Order: sequence, then structure tokens, then C-alpha cells
Amino acid sequence: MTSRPRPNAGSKGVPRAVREAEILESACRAFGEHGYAAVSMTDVAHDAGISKPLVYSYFGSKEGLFEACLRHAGDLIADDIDRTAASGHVGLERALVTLEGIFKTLEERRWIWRLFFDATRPATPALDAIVERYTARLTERGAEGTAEMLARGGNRDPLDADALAAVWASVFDALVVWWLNHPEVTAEEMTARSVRLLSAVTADPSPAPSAG
Amino acid sequence: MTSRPRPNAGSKGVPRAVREAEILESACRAFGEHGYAAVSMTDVAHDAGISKPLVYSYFGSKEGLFEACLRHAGDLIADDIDRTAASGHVGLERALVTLEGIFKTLEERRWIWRLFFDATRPATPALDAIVERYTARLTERGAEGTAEMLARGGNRDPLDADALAAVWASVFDALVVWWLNHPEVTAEEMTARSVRLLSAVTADPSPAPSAG
DNA sequence: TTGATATGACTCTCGGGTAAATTACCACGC
DNA sequence: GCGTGGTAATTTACCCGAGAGTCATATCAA
Repeated sequence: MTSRPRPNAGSKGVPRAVREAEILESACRAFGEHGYAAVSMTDVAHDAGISKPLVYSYFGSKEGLFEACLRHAGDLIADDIDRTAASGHVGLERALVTLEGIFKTLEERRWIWRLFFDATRPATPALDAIVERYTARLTERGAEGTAEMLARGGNRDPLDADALAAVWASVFDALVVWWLNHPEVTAEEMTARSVRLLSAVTADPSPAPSAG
Repeated sequence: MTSRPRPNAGSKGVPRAVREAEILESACRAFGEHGYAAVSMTDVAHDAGISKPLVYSYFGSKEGLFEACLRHAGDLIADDIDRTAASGHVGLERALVTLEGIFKTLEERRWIWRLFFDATRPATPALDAIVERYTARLTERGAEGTAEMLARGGNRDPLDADALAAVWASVFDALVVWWLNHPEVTAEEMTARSVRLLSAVTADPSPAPSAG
């Protein structure tokens, strides 16, 4: 079995750090847009313009590659959350400042948001821990706000607080995802829209549910 | 290659309609709890106490089986939505009546809710159409309510209306999913919780975002 | 005997992961 | 300047397991 010539083998000579960043970017985009399960390692390699074993030499496994994507995206998002949380705003205003920050951070990399809500990823302890760590910062901040809101109304039920925190996280996610699906809307416009919507809801003098 | 005996082959004689219902129930539960991708046809067959080829003889393919699950679940849910929508309530009260109906309908089959939000299913035109058809009824009803809320505040932006409808759908889903994760909470209790939470939010006299 | 019900054992494809070989570059002695 | 060996970068070709889907055959009731 005489080996046939292998075009381009070794000819690139791209430094490790550069190649690694290239692969990571391709992977983040692919995973974010199509989901873990729908993306094969061959896809990532092809998108990055290289062969599959090279991807493995850099990231070890598909799960390892996804983990690197999570860390990359998580650092971007969590750092932003921490920054806006430290800005001293409270109540609805803090929620809106947080949204504004996220919109600006994601502006040119919108797809990374979905990495953290990818139901098709394997539920391994390693990945679970990373997702948990990063999402905790976001949900914690939200829970503070919603708990405060309930307390103002005299509600001290811990399950109510937990459920409302989940609802708020879902609202946050819905706003971001809606924005992901409307690429023509800028971060600035989306911030203004969020202000209008949240104000409309909390100020709504609609027919409240009468008892019974 | 003398064929060995096949224990139980053909010995059951279960009527088609009965077997079909058994398989469907197993499949709905498995798909709903673990997701399309994580469930194999062998799993379904084993759970239903039969062999894989029998599942194929009834539903043709994995996608066909999932389609049947969607129709089964969709009929339950959509019928319920239509019924509560016709009850004549408006505003927040209608939202709560709708939630109450869904909670009661799902009480003994909570997992079927997730079938419609399963990101691991194949995105074929056939399945897309079915999901679209069933979810349309739910989101449409929601959009009516949110549009009305915006209009009361003088907001006529169609994109705002679309985004708020998405947010409301997300809130609805978040409440149901929170409930799925708290099996000890009854439908009745969950309805009461929803009333408290939505009332708290819409009636919140919190620091509104000042201009600028 | 016939037809409905049922199954063990198989094929085939896809995708994660690997082994071994190949190319290019670089440092070094002459 | 120029062979030369070491090493990093990269490839082709393969293995392997899982799971979708099929076929020929077996059992049983009427």
C-alpha cells in the first residue's frame, strides 16, 4: 500500500494559539446556531478549513470542545453581568441596565447566548458544573430583584420566590432570543424596546383578577 | 442455522388498537422526559414490553412515532386552550384561566408539555408543520392579550407587540416548566401561585425607570 | 390452514475517536 | 550557502459502537 500524496499536510504551519482561536470561533458559532447534537466534529473541522484529527489534537473530544466554547462565552457574559451589577442601580432600572449590557456584549456574537441553554448537550457533571457556575451569577442577580418585588407586596412564600425568579430568567431569555431572531435590530434599539415593554407590564392598570 | 425457539412470539394476541395505545403512552412519556434524541426505538419497545420490529409495524419510523405523540399531546392541549379561550374572560383573568386549564389537563401527564419544545427532534417539514399548528393556537391567544395591554398604553409598534407576545409565551412556559420540576405541587396550588405572581408583577409600585 | 401478532438476528449508516504516515519549518554544523 | 535531523503541524484511512430500519421465521387463535 504505497501512500498517496497528501496535499497540504503540514504546509500551513499555523501557531497553536491562532489555530486554537480559529477552531473555537467556528465551534462557538456552529454549536450556538445549530445546537450540540446537530453539529459533528467533521462539520467544525470543515468550517475551520482543517481536518478532524486536528480538532481532536487541540480539544481532545467533542465534549472538550464544547466545554471550551462554554468557558469562552461564559467569561464574556458573566463579566458583563458582574460589571452592570456593580453599577448601583436597583429594581426595574437594574434589570434594564443588565439587559442593555448583555445586548451590547452580544451584538457581534449573538449566537453564544444559546450555548448555555442547549438541551442537546450531554449532561455530564463537568458541563453541568460549568453551565451552573456561569448561569448562577445571572439568576442570582435576578432572584434578588424578584424577591424584593414580592417582599414589597407582603409575600414571603419561598416557593413563590423561586418560581418568580424562574419566570424572570425566562423573560430575560425570551428578550434575548427574540433579539437573536431579529438581526436587523441593534442593541440600542433592543434596550429601548425592553424599557417600553417592562414599563408597560408593570404599569398596566388592566382588569385585575377578582377573587374567586 | 437451525432457528432457535422464540419465547412468546405471537402468543400475546393483543388487539391493534390496544397495543398502539400502549406504545403511544410509553413513547410520549419517554420523549417528553428525556427528549427525542436521547430515546431509542429499542428503549420504547422495551418500556412497552415488546420488541422493536413491532413498534415499527405500528408507527413506521421513529419520526412517525414522534409525530403520533405530538398529535396526541397537541389535541389534549389545544382543545383545552380553545375551551378556556371561549369562556369569555379578558385580560389577566383570561391568562390565569388558561393557566388553570393547562395545569388541570397536564396534571396526570405533565411530561407531554415538553414534546412541543423538544430541540432534539429532527426539523422536518412534517414535524415543523404539526408543532406550528398546535403552538399557533396558544401563542395567538396570548398575542391578543399582550397587544391589548400595549394598546392601553398607547403603544402601536408592531415589533413591540411581537416581542411582548414572545415574552408572554415564555412566561407561560416558565410557569409550566417550574411546575413540572415540582411534582409535589398540585394543579390547584399552581394556579393560586400563578395568580399571586402575576398580580404582584402587574401591581408592582416599584421604582420605575426614570428617563435617561 | 390461515392470518394476525410477534420476534431474533441481521444490515447499513453516521459520527466520535485513533494510528500512522506525511509535509514543512527550523536550528545546526560545515 | 547547504545538507541534515528533530519537531510541530497536518493529513489520510481506518476502527468501532450505537442506533435506525428490515427480513425471515415462529407462535397462537379461530
